Amino acid sequence: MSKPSQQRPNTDQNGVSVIQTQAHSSGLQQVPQLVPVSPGGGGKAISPSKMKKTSQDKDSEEYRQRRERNNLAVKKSRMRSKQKAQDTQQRVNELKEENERLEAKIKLLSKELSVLKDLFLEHAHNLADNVQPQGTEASAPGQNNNNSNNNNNNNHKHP
Amino acid sequence: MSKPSQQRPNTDQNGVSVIQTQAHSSGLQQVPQLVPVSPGGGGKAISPSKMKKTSQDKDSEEYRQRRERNNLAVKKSRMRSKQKAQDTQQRVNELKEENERLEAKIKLLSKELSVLKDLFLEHAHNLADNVQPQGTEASAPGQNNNNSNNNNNNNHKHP
DNA sequence: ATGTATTGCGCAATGA
DNA sequence: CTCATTGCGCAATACA
Repeated sequence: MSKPSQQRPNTDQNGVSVIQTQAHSSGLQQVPQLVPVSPGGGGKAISPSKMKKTSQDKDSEEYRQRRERNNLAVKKSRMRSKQKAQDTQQRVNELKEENERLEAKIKLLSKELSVLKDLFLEHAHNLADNVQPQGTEASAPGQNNNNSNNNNNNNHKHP
Repeated sequence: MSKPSQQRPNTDQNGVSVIQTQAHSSGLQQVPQLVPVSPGGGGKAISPSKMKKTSQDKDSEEYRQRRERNNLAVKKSRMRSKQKAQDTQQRVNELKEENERLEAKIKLLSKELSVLKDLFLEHAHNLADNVQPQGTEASAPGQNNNNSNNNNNNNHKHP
């Protein structure tokens, strides 16, 4: 359904200073002292006065909640993605197997076909020999309807 | 007014405030100012001696270098991973196609085979009729070898 | 305008 | 020790 859309928003142009509050396994935990990058894109120094907004930004229950939700979503998404990949891989294996089977079958059928054809030819020869040892091409006795398949069979079997 | 520590609901574990400056390709050069945030975070003062280690930890050219290397490696790895997944997907498609082809071939061969068989039977019948008008059922001259295919072909041709 | 889903990216732990 | 892989969180988008 969703094909990766290639909208490549280059996050390059804007030298946005992102402050990441991350306290991993390290017991470190610090409040992000926010770096006020003006949103408008204008590189202006930030006034140290209204930091409240900023601080509220991260502290806000709202924010925290949203983050958590997103983290959850991310986790889910990734799980699915991984699963999908796995499934795909498995599909490859199945298809491979199937392919082998089909090829084997083809081989078998081909063999059968060739045998039958040979038999057929042999018969024809026998008949010709019996009826007209010297005839080059004799019509078979009775109504010999000619089933003409355009089969170019070059099977030479010499028993 | 100050919000020193943040509460972490449950799945929380971070706290490192890292200021990230995306001043790579961009001509922007914002020195990645580490935000060491007041160490006092929760009142756990760390020995100044150890802190040095910490601060050096991040500041160290060594660290930064390692990080960058790792980031590169990560990027590479992910790229490869993605590529692999893509390849796998493509393989699925190819295999699918091949499968179809094989199946078509099988169908064709089967058909041919059935035609030949019919021809054979017909011949046998004709022979029987000519040679033994009263014969009930004569065994076919050919050796019907193993045919483990359950081909149910009921072709009745009556000209 | 709001909520989830994807995606790129960095960090850290771990594997080889 | 260096590089590769993996889980995780953040933020920007893409979708609905």
